[in-house]
Amino acid sequence: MRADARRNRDRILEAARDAVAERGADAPMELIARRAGVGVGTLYRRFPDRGTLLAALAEQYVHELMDALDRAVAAEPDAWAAVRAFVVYSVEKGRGAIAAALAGTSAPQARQTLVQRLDELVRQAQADGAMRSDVGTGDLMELLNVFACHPGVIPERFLPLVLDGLDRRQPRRRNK
Amino acid sequence: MRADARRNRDRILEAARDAVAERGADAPMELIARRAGVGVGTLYRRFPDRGTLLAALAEQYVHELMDALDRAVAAEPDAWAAVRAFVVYSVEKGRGAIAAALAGTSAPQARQTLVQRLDELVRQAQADGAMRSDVGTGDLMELLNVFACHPGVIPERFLPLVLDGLDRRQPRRRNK
DNA sequence: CTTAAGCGGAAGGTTGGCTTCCGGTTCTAT
DNA sequence: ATAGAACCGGAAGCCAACCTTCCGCTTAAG
Repeated sequence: MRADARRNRDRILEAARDAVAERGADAPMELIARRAGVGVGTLYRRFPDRGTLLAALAEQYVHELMDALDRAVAAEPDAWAAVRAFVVYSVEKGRGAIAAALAGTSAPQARQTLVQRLDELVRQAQADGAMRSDVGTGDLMELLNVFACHPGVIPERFLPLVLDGLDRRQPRRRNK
Repeated sequence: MRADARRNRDRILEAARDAVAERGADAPMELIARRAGVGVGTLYRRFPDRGTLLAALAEQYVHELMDALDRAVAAEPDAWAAVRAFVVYSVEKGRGAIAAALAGTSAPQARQTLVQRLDELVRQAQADGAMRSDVGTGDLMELLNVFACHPGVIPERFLPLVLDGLDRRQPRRRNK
């Protein structure tokens, strides 16, 4: 693969990430190309169809999250603290609707590994009594998607709130 | 206004609500018409353009929320309980992306009244020490939008969690 | 029974995005 | 340095989806 070709490939992926973040999974191919500083032709040569492009994006995204998880675990001795750190990072990193847009397409095996590892951590945090136990790993992933879909005010205002909601203490029935 | 005309108008509004909920603010006019069991012509005669239709929808929606608020206040003596009840109702009622889709279009004065009344309630709940005070009414409305955008698993799983997060006790810094 | 209000949906027009294709350009191996 | 394979850009053609208008037929209502 020629050097310029590789460079373009990377640029395209980056541009696609931004575009998908802002405009959803069906962001115009031409927009992606222009942002990458590349012609549509180039885009199509590298990724024959939108599906291929999205799949590449998904794989990259999952890998990034995986790295983030590793880092969080390394940095935080406490399981619950690691979960928090991972969620915070993911929300900041997961620009726009990427996660949601890719939820279906997402590379199955990589994603599964990610979920599996996160699950261990969550169970640990719950076993420690630090995290409420009526919310599972699947819920957590879902939560990340929601945040990813609402960039801007939502994450900054509500992330702490939700994290507090996830914290310790069993849920108590309040009404009735 | 002829009886059949009125009936059709109502049906259209209902169909539009569903369609917008599922497909967003730019749901095809023809889809709306067909669901209402009506020809496109009828739809256009009643609502000359999409904007008019959306405005009508928004107004109706805001009125519903206002009623809900009144009911919540009447039923619950405690301010914080009323806020909770209102939020729960809104999330259940606010099908799909209606709220978000209409956020911009929304009838200004009615919306303002709604926000104003909710604000009183929120302040009361906060003054009672029952609701955390670093989240305002605006945030609450935003929250409703987010929930409205993610029908299905999100509301049911996360609403209690978020409500717990809103509850009492000042936020405490946890990390660092 | 009359008639004005109302109705349906085909048709025409517009927009916006997808893909292909090919003449020109740039790497890179020798 | 240079040949030639790989690569590039973007104009052009195609298509699908949607909007909106229009008019002959239907029906409520007095």
